Amino acid sequence: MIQRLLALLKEFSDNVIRVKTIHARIIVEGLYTQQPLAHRLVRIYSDLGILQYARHVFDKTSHPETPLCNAMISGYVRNERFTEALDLFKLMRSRCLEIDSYSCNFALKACTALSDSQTGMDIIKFSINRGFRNEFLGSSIITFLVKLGNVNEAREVFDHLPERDIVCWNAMISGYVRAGKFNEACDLFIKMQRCGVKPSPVTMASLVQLCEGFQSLRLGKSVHGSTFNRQVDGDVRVMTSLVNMYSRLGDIASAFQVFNSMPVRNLVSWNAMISGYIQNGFIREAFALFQELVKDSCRCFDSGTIVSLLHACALRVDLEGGKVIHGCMYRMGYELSIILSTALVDLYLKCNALELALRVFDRMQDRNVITWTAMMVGLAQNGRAGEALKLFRQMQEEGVVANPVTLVSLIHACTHFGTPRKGMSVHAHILRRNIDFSSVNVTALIDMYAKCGKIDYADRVLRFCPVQKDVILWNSLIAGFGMHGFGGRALAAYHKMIDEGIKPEESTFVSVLTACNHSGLVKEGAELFYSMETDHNIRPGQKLYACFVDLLSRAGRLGEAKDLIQQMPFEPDSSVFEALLNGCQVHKNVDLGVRAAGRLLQLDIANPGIYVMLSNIYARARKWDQVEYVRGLMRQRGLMKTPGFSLVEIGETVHTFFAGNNSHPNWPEIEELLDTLRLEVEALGYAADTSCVLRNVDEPMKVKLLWGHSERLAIAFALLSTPAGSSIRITKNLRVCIDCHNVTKHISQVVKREIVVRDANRFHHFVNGRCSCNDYW
DNA sequence: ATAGGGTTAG
Repeated sequence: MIQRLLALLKEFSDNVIRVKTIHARIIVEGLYTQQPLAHRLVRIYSDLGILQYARHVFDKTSHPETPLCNAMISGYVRNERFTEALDLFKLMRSRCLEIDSYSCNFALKACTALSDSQTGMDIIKFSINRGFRNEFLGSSIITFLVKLGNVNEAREVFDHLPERDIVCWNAMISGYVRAGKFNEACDLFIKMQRCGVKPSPVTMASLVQLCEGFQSLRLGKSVHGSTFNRQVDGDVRVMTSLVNMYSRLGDIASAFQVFNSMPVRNLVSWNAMISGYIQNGFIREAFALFQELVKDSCRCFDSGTIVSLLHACALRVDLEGGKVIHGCMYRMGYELSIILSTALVDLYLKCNALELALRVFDRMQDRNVITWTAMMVGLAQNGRAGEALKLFRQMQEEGVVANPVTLVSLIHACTHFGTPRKGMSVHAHILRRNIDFSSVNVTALIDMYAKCGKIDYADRVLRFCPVQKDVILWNSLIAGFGMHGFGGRALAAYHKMIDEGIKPEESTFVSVLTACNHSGLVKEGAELFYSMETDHNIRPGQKLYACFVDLLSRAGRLGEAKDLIQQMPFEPDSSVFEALLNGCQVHKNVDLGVRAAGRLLQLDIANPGIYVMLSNIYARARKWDQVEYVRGLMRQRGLMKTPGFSLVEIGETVHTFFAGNNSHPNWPEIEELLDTLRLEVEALGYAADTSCVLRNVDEPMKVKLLWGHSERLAIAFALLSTPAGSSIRITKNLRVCIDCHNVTKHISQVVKREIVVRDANRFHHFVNGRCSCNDYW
């Protein structure tokens, strides 16, 4: 009877309905106590992906023995249900069932997938104690250690293995490749051949990855060539790694060519091609390929497919698509996978669905550094940097160790505070923990200090960090100087960089030119612009032309700017015309301004900024009916001007002020203080410059409007709420007007305080009635 | 009664 049922199961193992019928007979006959039958069923159901049935059979068996438990564990692992696999393994131990090397092997695989180092190390110790030393476990241990980042320990294990077959060699070689130790990988490959072990297809796959590691398309192509005349030709694994190599090195056409010529494809190859498309920006092609994949119902998709699709939705900021995939994940039980839930959290964050992201994050049972980092970045980008830092503390309490990406993200989050205090504590953390300063870390620090108003700290970080200085690092310092109105120091830094033999990039010139711009260094900027092509062989692109047009037109050289645009070797984009339009606004050139605005509106009709600048130009020329006409157009097209506001942080709360808004609870005091200040600065010789009030009202009204600007309200409130002598920091979303700049300068003298105003463009730094940037406008 | 190497997250 049992033999007959077993034979039937074997024969119909891929037919769900027949299997269920046989299953029903087993129940009726009460044969679950016969473990070979239960074992077969568990195996079949998990191969079919119906894990709840497999588990049902398992639970109905009164005293499951080791083979049955092993089948169940391997079923879980093969279906990527790693947590459940480990739970079962723990159950075996607590019931004192015999644990063999097979159980250990699968449990270890689960630990590798979950990055569960503690359980994994326990299992390794356990299996050494029991004397399990076969090459199966050996290669799994190597893979596990590599995944945790302990390549050297893995090598130790490798060297002490009593038997080493080709799989062990492969595990070790690919381990070196994954750890970025490419030379070691090469050495080991040579040693393997010396030992008389012939490379297998998987060895070739690792070699292909090695070429990717060396970033060498040429090398990759020659390895590709060498796969034709071996027995590895057409191997799925080799060809899949070729697809990966080509798409990561940017040669998507070759990647597709390989994919297309594959005699056999599996899910991994489909996933590789889909994610290759996504990484190269071909999102539509990726989704088309996915549709082709699921069209054929026997080829279902797996977690790898879902990761790529989540990534694609994140790139497209496609919240609805993401929710559909989330539903799929839920049904397939994939929510338990760290990788998938992390990708999901990331997706929700990129779509600004903070609450959804937090809900997934809170529900996760296992979270690793990447999960925590993704969550912190998301919070910071949504303006909740304080919570991001709290999360950092919580992460450390849970014993998760920060990595370089975490630190960079954290430093980046601190730039959102506008004050360097929190950023300094992260800096201190790096110093305390003796973490290596990578140039990426240092760049983030420089950027943070510059954006938090401490340009001198940024300078000092660069000077005293023993780190290889690259272009990006210099760029951030140059940009920092520019932001603070120190055009001269930006230029000096640029020349120092050239002296140190670093090749500038286009972005370097953007930073230097912007710095010249903020300080009115027209001659120096022009020299640099023209030296780009002659001295450094860099052709200026859109961005640079925009910078240079900005520099010329802000200096009033509108004719030159116009000529430059006409001589451009390619069609100018909107940023170039925007720069010109802005110059026309400052220098009251109505004709050119109207023409620039016309070109801009052809390119982007829904940009409110263009309408605002155009109406400002008309207002400066006192053409009030035209002003009304432009404003009417805006209303008609449903466009809104971005309202200007200023922020000031007092203690833990941020106070927001809008122009002319008197709804703040402390309004009476603010108004009174502003009146006193006005008298005092006027005594120092300040006279209102009403040219920036672009409204058709009389002079006293213009002055009244100026004194209602949001930055003045914020400054007055800050003066009232902070101790005498302390410095004041204001952040404004738009640009500060010339009169506010001047009045703040005088205020800094009257109240004897340092005042730092950060606007959309740069920092205004006032102390003792002086400004650090020679008042260039 | 049975296994290991190639892909996918910040």
